[in-house]
Amino acid sequence: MVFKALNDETRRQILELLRQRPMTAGEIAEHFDMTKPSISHHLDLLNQALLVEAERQGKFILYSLNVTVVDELLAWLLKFSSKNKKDTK
Amino acid sequence: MVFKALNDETRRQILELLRQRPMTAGEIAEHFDMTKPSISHHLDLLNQALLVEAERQGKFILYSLNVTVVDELLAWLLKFSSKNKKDTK
DNA sequence: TTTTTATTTAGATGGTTGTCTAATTGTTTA
DNA sequence: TAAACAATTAGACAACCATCTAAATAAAAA
Repeated sequence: MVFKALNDETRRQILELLRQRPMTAGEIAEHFDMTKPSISHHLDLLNQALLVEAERQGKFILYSLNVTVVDELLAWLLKFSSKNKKDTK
Repeated sequence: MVFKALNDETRRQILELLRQRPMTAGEIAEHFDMTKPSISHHLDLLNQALLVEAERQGKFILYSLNVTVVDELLAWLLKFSSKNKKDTK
């Protein structure tokens, strides 16, 4: 699920945006040359992958980054990394 | 390209296999309930993403892991990680 | 309560992906 | 050189994906 979510340039850019601060769906959509339903769909996929969290605040829905899944992915990737050599002695 | 390559369970399992040692295409294919052309296709995608390298050895083609792209991906992911907080003070 | 604003959901469409079978390429062995 | 072996390439097809427009939901404002 997280790999699927990351396999799209728009979604990766959304994550970069949210790295700065939480934003509403509309605010996020302003950064892209794409309709709001499309952005909404991307946010849904990011949410399903637990990479972002959504919280309704009155009329708006505020999206923010959730780093716990990133940490899990990092742990998986470290298995393949050159920085994981146990036999460096 | 690397995200696309990682967005498939079979390809991720191939990487896990190659983590142990380099293997020939046929040897890799034996681990999966799938035709050899399909595995060949997955190896091609992994190769395009520079996650594996291919070297012909006579009748066989030996595949091995290439960790440099993994390191680049790790660096990108670290931006989002909780292990990257600069303001821990 | 009616209207406006913010966002999502539904449905359609063109493009991409994973898998298969059949054919092809490259190498070794007889 | 012909036959056998290892692997890839080509072509087809169903399933999935990103995007769009139109409609629906939810909350606030008038």
